[in-house]
Amino acid sequence: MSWLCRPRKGGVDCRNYSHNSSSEFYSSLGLEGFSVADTSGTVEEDTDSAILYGTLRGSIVGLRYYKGVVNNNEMVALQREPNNPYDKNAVKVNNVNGDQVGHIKKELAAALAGIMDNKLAVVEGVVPYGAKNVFTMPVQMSFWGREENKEAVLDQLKMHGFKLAPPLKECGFGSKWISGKTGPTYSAPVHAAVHLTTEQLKSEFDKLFEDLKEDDKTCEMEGAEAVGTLLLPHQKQALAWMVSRENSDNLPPFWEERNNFYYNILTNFAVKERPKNVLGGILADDMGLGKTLTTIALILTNFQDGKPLPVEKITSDKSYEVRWKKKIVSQYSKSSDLGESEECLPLQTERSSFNYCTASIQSVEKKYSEDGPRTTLIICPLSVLSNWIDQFEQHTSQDFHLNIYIYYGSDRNKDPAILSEQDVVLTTYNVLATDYGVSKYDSPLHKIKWLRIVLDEAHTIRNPNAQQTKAVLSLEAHRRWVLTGTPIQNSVKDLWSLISFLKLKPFTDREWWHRTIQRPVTMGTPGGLRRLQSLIKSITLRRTKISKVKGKPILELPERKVLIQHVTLAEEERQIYQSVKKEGKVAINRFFNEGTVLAHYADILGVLLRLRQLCCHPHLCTNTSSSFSVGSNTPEELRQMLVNKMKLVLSSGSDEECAVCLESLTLPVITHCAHVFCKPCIYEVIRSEQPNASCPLCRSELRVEHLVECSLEEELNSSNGKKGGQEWISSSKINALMHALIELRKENPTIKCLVVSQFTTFLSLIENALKKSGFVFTRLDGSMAQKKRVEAIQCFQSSQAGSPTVMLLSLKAGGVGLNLTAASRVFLMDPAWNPAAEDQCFDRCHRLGQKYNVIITKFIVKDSVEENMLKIQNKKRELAAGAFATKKPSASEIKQTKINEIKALIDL
DNA sequence: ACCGCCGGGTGCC
DNA sequence: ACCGCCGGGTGCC
Repeated sequence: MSWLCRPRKGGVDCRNYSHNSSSEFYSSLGLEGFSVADTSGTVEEDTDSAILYGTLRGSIVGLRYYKGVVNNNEMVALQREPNNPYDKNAVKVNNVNGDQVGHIKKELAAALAGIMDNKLAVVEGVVPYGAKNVFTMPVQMSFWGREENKEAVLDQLKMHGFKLAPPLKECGFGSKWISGKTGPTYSAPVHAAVHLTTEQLKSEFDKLFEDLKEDDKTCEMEGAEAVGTLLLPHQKQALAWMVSRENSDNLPPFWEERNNFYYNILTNFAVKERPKNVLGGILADDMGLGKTLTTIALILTNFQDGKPLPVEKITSDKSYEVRWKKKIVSQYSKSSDLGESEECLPLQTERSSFNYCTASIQSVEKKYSEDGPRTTLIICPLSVLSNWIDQFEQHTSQDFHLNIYIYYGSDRNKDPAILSEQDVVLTTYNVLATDYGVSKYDSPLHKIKWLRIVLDEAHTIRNPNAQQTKAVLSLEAHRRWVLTGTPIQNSVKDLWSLISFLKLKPFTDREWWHRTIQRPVTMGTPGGLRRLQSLIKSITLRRTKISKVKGKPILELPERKVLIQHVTLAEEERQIYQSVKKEGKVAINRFFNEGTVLAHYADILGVLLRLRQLCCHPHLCTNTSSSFSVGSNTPEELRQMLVNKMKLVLSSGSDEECAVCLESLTLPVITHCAHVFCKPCIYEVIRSEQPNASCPLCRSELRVEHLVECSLEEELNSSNGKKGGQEWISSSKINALMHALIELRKENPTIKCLVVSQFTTFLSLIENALKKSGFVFTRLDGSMAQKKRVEAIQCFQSSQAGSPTVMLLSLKAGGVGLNLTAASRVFLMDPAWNPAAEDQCFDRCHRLGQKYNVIITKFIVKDSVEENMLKIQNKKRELAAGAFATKKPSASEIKQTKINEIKALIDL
């Protein structure tokens, strides 16, 4: 219990980011002490665009009253202490470990207080010398902030009689002092940050994972007896690496031993006790290489001192019983994949029978009573929960029994004593966050010290302010693993949560992460990327599908070819297309001339959607609930119009991102100015900009009471917009598809195909054509119940004669785990906005288990919006390749990108 | 703190 | 002397 009550260092700690107004906001509620960690995501994240204003020498006083010590050249943190009873301007000075060293002298503190409270600048300190002083010591301060705040900061300092020295070359990162024998020397970063070109960054990034196969990462290790599956060579390597990391007593990265002290060469912090290495790391293999299997092998193989997990060996008379139980587990799993809300839970009976099982298994005589913790906690998104259960079932030998508890569902057992008796507890990020949200102190998963925690698809916690992230970061464990196929999605920033989870000192504290890694990288400081590289390298194992083991490709995947098949519209189709295009172009031109493009963003997406639909089939384009009228009607009409616009944006398949968090929309809401954001994101913007918040995209007034959300019924109603008895006709695209399918059938009637579209109504139209030509087909889309999905997949994957040869697939159906290797042909009926979504879809058949070369055919209508979409896709690919280490785009940059996209799409 | 600063004691040479 | 100077007490914010 004790670790829960203690204020936590290294959790989400925003000391230097705390905001005056927000602390007042919370203290008015009597909540001070809880507030600071909850500061908005918008203000503090701007630290990426900070420039160095200058430096100032000051002094730290009161050293004799505190135990925190520093070394010469060590970085220190300056932290406001507004509740200090002697001086409301007080500024504390802490060392890297978070121990207080002293205070900033009061005259200087008086000047700093306003600057820090109003977040005009971030003030960072380094103690250049005098670290052994008894009463006072000097501190060299650097002032960082956004260009527009520079004057205000200089004025503020001047008022108190201080003046910044020009940013000396060497003190850009306070790194003059860390050069010493070990650290790299930085030269002239400061004002004119050397921004690397995209290509340079990209190649640097590629190097990040080079040489990873060297070191000790090529040793192989066999799994324990209880691992029922033979591991592939690269999986044995991963197992060996993971086991060695769990049992290692090496120093963590950037620490060195020097005469009985341990030095951190980035911050110059020293401690007497040997810092513990991360007993874990990041397994960042590409998907399909078997991260799940390897992790299961790890759990079974490395319990304590390199000994296997003492699992129960099953005697033959028991094995029937257990097999039967395993069956129930898998049944449970297959119905649990719908959504995270409690309503979508699997059937009560199935769950309770499973829980009953676990209980009965626990009553079986216990062979082992270990002192330390024995349980591994696995946290994953709901969509892969069932995959874990399946894989445990598949890969644990039939002769052994693992106690696995699925901590999910409203009747989950919250007794920590029961949970900590399991071998494995499986749960989801949302369940964890929900428990934690109800009460940090009653959350059962937070009461247990785990043997090991595994975060699957760990990039789901890349937002440090998300409740899920906070919940994950405050779990206790000996060993910590992060599984992800995408270690760095958008920027270095995304790494922080992961590094912090791994408890890598001193990076658990965002300030140190930012000063030592993030800023040097984003500013392009020479050596910055190398530093990040050596950090990543020391804790990460990453192989891609094309990596090699002993000169051989890791996975011998068949070839994958993408062909573009141009389609010419028939005359009548072309006419409709042209007239809709003309009409849309006139409207969009008007928006451009009026400068109201963004205000009509949803309308424009609507035009583009209609054009894309017309490329597929004229019948798709009947949802012409044109919302061009902007007449201010009754509030209810206005609301309905906004709901319609939002539905348009959401259904347009444009994969809209929230401009605040840059991720796909969760709980979308629409503003009066018709821009769609995540509800929590926009609430945060409104709160942090109070009293006068404005839309991040267009700066118009923003008020909570003006936000409109789409109720669940409305969403449902819109999705089953079934076509009434319209008479079936074909289309040019369908003809092209059918031609290809029939040719293929002649060639080889057993080849299976995926026919993919973003428009489920289009899939329905294609059904007609398939029926007419006598194809046996099945279908998988997002609206299907879990049971039906499983049926469809099993049916399609079957190699039996008469099994379907075609699967109609909606582009985003199914999670990453979806396995459709029976297909070796893909027909992509319409291009997606986001090329990554297409690739993901292709990977569902082009993956481990695929026996044939995969040929993908993209149908693209000539002289249409589809051709332009291909261009945008290419641009996005380039962008994604170079996205690493670039800073978060501002709202105005997003705006510009969107405008450019629109221009490119409608060829203006 | 081998400082600065404060405030009481003190007062030609 | 409503000063200077001395020397003891004292010391973060």
